[in-house]
Amino acid sequence: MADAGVELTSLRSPSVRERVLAQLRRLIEDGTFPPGSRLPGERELSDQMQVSRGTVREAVQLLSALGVVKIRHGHGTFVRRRPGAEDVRQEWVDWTVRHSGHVRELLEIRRGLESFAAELAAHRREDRDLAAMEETLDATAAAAEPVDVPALVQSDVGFHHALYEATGNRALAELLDAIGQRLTRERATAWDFAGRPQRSLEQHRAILDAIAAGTPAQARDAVIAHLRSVESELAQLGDPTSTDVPHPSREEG
Amino acid sequence: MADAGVELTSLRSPSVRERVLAQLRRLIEDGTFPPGSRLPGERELSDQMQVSRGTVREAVQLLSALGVVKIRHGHGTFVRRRPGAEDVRQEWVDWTVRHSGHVRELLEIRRGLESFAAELAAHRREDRDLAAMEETLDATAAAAEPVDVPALVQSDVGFHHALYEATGNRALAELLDAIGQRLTRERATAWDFAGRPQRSLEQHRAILDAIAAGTPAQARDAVIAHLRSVESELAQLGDPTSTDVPHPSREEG
DNA sequence: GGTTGGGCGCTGGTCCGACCTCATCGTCAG
DNA sequence: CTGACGATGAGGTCGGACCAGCGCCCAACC
Repeated sequence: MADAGVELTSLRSPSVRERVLAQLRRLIEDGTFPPGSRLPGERELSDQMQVSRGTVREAVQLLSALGVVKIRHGHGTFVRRRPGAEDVRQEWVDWTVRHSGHVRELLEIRRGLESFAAELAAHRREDRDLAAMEETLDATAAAAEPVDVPALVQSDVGFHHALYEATGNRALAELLDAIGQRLTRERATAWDFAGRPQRSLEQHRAILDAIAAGTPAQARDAVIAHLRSVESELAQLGDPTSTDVPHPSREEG
Repeated sequence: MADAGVELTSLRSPSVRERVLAQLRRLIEDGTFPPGSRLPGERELSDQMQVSRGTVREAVQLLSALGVVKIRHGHGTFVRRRPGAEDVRQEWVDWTVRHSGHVRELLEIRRGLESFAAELAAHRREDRDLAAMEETLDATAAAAEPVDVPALVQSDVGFHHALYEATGNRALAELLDAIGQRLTRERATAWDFAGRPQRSLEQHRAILDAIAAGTPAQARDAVIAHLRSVESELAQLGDPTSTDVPHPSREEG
């Protein structure tokens, strides 16, 4: 090949697997393989794409892990109906929650500390704190319909941070922020649960109202209720029923 | 097969890939392959696990997609260094150091967190936890008359640590220990206040009784009362390192 | 005729062993 | 002392074989 190195567009040219992956994604997204349809067999794909079947398999497996595609042994590989669920978050929670009590412990600490923070906030909140929290509620509402996960995460982080600030305890705010950062993945997945945006909106409202009213006990209870509901949904997403490693969660799209 | 259908267990046995995946996860989780370490090569893994390299590859690729592991072509596969249980301790120590001058804030956080710990302990305490706390009471009593400050400090630290352990939340215990370490000076001076040993003894007794009785609300109140009394005495002794807290909390719900 | 069983063909799952590419490191010439 | 370079060993790709589920169709049977 005397291509004279004109193809400089791709230094570090993507690996074969990456190219196969990208191609499959494109074909799925542009409707060549519409939701519910069956993909060509791995052998046919490897033949048409001029790559080995093993490479095709790795790409398809990845698509499966991403939730884009559903593999049925002996039957074929099918495009999932729920389009563009290109996220591994589900898998992540599954693994993190199940194999590490660590996250669980952090969630518990957050619950204890944040409920305390709510009490403090109910004592010391300033108007600007209340205003900051109020703003995030608007942002959450705006991001809830249609669902915009990144925006939801942002507004959620904003609300909790505003609450922390309202305690007037810098060290406490910093600690809670640090804990929240460690739970980034979990906070993102939580929104996958049906109706979570609405519930968070209502629960945040309840917290804010209690803080604004200056009723520490109610603020505390509201925070505990909020965090408990989120935690229970996370636990459900992570399928806490099996402690060992039997078989992968068979989910349907 | 003339097995007569007796062996009905394990139909739907997990696929080989799933088993490899689970195994790798377990080995990473339990510290056999700590963060930053290099995994055995794919060939070695396939050899040790008695599965083909291709299968190992699919599992490793999935771990890579999940972000558990980082693959470096030509170099090896490495466990991703991510916020894990080991780093938490250090992060919290750093945090306490950053706020080591903000004694009031730390005391407040300790109060909020330790009262929560008492609730947890009332739920989950084991006999050995209660025994450990009981021991420290004896030690405190022994060191109270005549007053032996180092011994008092030691038994006091022991009591609170035993309480933390009783929560069954390792991370919480480490956090509270870290905070306690930052308050070493205060914990030493507190004993200067007249009658402190006796009061601590009584208050610790009340906390222990509430935890032993399994009454979270009482345990919480007892801890708050104890810490508040210590804090107020510290304030009277003239705490030299007060900082930017607007105003101390007056009551709680 | 309707049901049932089994064979067949297709699909994904697993295995093997060879070769390629890449990153690192020790060695050796300059 | 320094830089080039090959040895080494890691992941990446290949292809071709066989195993294991699943659906379908047809033949045998009630």
